Amino acid sequence: MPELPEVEVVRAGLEPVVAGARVLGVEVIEPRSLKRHPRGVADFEERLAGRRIRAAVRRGKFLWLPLEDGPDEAVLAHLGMSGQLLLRTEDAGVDRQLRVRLVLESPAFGPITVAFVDQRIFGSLAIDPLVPTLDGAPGGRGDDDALVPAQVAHIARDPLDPAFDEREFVRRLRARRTGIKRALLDQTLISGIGNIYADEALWGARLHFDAPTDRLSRAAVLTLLAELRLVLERALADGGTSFDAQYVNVNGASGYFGQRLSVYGRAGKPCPRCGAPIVREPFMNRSSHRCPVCQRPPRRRAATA
DNA sequence: AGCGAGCCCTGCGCGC
DNA sequence: TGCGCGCAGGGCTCGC
Repeated sequence: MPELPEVEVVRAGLEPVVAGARVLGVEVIEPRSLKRHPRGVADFEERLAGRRIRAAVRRGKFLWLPLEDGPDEAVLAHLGMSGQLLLRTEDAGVDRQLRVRLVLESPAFGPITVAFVDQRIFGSLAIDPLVPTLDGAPGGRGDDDALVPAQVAHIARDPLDPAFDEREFVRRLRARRTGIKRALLDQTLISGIGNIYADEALWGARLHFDAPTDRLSRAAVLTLLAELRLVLERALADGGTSFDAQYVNVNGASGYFGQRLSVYGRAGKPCPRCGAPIVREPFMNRSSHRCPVCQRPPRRRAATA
């Protein structure tokens, strides 16, 4: 479900509450929600109890809470398709799909619970060791330390990260021999982008999802990058995209960017630019949405002789 | 290197 | 009203 803007909304909501908070208790209701923590439920609970949380950090769609009072490690969270992190005061009703609960004592907010709620259980929590970043820059947004969880080390920086290396991105993208949308969804090349924002940015840049990466000009890649940043920033300013109660911020509130989408989920409706009906097409076991006029299919590559 | 398929899951809305 | 089907914001692994 959540892509960069939605995860950032969650990070920003957690930050003031969890920074400096002490973990008083941990309850794992659904062990499958720890699939990123291979050492098991008991290890997760013991490792966390009594620790102090320093910050809330995000890179791409990954979120983590660095821990003090012990080894360099962090609570790692990936929300998958349907995960939520919700702040709950006291036990005001148990959330329906509550999987894991962290009970905290927050310096700013007093006793508070972070509830990991996840319908499909594609998301996961873990305690993961922190390792140095390769470029020496901060691991992600929300912390100055040049550390990332080991499971995030292979994830590229996202386009809103000040340390995102534009030249290197352009070079690596153009060295690929694949379709542009496939490349945008590859979190080891650029992170934070999922099905919604890939479709939106490609529409903004007038590119077809199958446009070959090795035939894009540098200028075209920079235009696409600008569109990506624009759509991610706008969505973030709107509190993210919600189609239903599945994506919400830490207080359970929906975002409003869904009302501003140009192509995603708008099959049959007019392209905001030219009025042609948006089409939905199967793509990688999912769907792609595009304007058939503004985003023409690429010319087929000439057969190599 | 890149790609398709399959896997991990639950629940909603739709058509019959 | 009930049932089956298709669909959903992701990521990882495997075999070709």
